[in-house]
Amino acid sequence: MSIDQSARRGIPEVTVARLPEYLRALRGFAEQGTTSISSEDLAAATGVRSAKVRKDLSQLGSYGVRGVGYDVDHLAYQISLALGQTHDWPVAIVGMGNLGRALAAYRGFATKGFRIVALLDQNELLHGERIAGLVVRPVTDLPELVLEGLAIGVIATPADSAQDVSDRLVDAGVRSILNFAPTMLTVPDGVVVRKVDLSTELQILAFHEQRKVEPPTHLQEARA
Amino acid sequence: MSIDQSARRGIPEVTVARLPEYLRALRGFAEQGTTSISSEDLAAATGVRSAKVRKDLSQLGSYGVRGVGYDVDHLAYQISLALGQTHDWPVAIVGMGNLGRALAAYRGFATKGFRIVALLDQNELLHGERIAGLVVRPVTDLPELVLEGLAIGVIATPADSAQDVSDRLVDAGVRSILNFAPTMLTVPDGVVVRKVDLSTELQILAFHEQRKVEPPTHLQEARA
DNA sequence: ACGTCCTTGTGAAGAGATGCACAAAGTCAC
DNA sequence: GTGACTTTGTGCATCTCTTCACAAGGACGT
Ligand SMILES: NC(=O)c1ccc[n+]([C@@H]2O[C@H](COP(=O)([O-])OP(=O)(O)OC[C@H]3O[C@@H](n4cnc5c(N)ncnc54)[C@H](O)[C@@H]3O)[C@@H](O)[C@H]2O)c1
Ligand SMILES: NC(=O)c1ccc[n+]([C@@H]2O[C@H](COP(=O)([O-])OP(=O)(O)OC[C@H]3O[C@@H](n4cnc5c(N)ncnc54)[C@H](O)[C@@H]3O)[C@@H](O)[C@H]2O)c1
Repeated sequence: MSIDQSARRGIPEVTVARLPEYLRALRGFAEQGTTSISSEDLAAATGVRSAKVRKDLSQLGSYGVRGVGYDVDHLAYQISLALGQTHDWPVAIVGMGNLGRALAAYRGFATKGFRIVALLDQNELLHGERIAGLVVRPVTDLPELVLEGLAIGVIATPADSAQDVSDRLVDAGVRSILNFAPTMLTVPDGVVVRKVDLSTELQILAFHEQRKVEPPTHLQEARA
Repeated sequence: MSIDQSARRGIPEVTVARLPEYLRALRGFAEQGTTSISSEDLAAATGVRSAKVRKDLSQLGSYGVRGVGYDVDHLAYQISLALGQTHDWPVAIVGMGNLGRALAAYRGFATKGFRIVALLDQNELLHGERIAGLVVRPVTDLPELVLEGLAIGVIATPADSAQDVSDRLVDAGVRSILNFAPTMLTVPDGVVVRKVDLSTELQILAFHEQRKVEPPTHLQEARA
């Protein structure tokens, strides 16, 4: 209520989470030569309802043309603008184990506006090793990296070390963290953490799987 | 409102997504010898509000004791029951590239009630190779694996192949899929798909990062 | 047995997200 | 220029999730 319509600048988090999906779909359409697209088409391509698509897109501004649809290229441009893809974001990965190496080798980030600029590990035996064209460096290099523009840190260390690594990232000045360790991180205000937890995802699947097996003797209520 | 509270069997999706978190925290408390815990403590350990914790837990039943709190072991047991962790779930990983190998090598799934029973790849050159103690097999083995109890499939192939792999999983009888490929999957009713998209996570971080850099001082438009 | 103290479990209010349905606004054919 | 047609943008109703706030329930000391 009283905390007013500065909502103008505040795109809902759920919408933000869907924007990359729209963007990906748009790139696909652009690739196959489609120049104009309706909210219905975009909805079909991303698996959401067209009304939601329109409401989401209207958060960015009025970039559609009634009776016609959206210009694929222009809409893609506006979304990437909203997402901050105006330039590449430098990313550092901390923890060069199984997962860290897979991430380092992944070529898909580059096309989404991210550049992996550093691979860090505590283990001195790894320092100097080349992985995917980058040399593994000590975690103490973080402050230097931040001065060079590092903005996003990825934590791929064991859970025990995750809070420590997080603290180092924050101390160095990183304010956006993607955490793969299955643990909750405590960070100061202003730092955004997102967590990817594969075990949790599997557990959610197991929940639904179990529900299917166990016949719903009670009222129907077969989940959505 | 009047929509029944046969909630008994219909746990809200958001709640399900938090249960693994609670469970992990409880295991931690149990490990350090704590036998009883309040919703406030659990809230602190998982980063949610205590009221939410209580409402979530009340979905499972009344396992707390007023004035005292919850018995750590019993609550953990009830949550794992709700999540279907009564037995190990067999999991197959399809696509033995960078990511698939990291997943196969990950030891953390075992403790959460999952057992990786098969590694599959289309590439014949990989067939027979041992990874993390398992032999890589052709995707055509899927029907056989389902007969042996396979319930959950993980897709770690390139995006191009993801829909094809998904179809094969579904045809073979798998009804729970975890998808790492950055693409939308189309599946029949009754099949549950969860998607983990690392690029999307980074894009969301970039969105917030950009917002921080761009000072909110100019009240009007950077966009419209 | 009784009173005090503590924490749960939950109605009810508040926020937020989704879906509906349609007026508004444009294109295009003629 | 006009009318038929298409699709956006959005007000409103609905549904879902969160937060508040407190009565109910139980433990424990005396
Ligand atoms: N591998 C997977 O598929 C997978 C799946 C789900 C979750 N995870 C999680 O991802 C994280 C990493 O998994 P992994 O399999 O790559 O582990 P790993 O043990 O293979 O690698 C961990 C790496 O982190 C480094 N490290 C440890 N402490 C550090 C510190 N304080 N600072 C810097 N580096 C440090 C180690 O030297 C090691 O190289 C874990 O938290 C794990 O639970 C991994
Ligand atoms: N590596 C990462 O860190 C990372 C990060 C984000 C997303 N991803 C996504 O995960 C997926 C896998 O990534 P990756 O780096 O491991 O790729 P990769 O190219 O290293 O491995 C892909 C594997 O899948 C196999 N494959 C291809 N088509 C198949 C089919 N139809 N059936 C069975 N197997 C098939 C290939 O033989 C190969 O072994 C991709 O979709 C990628 O976008 C990976």
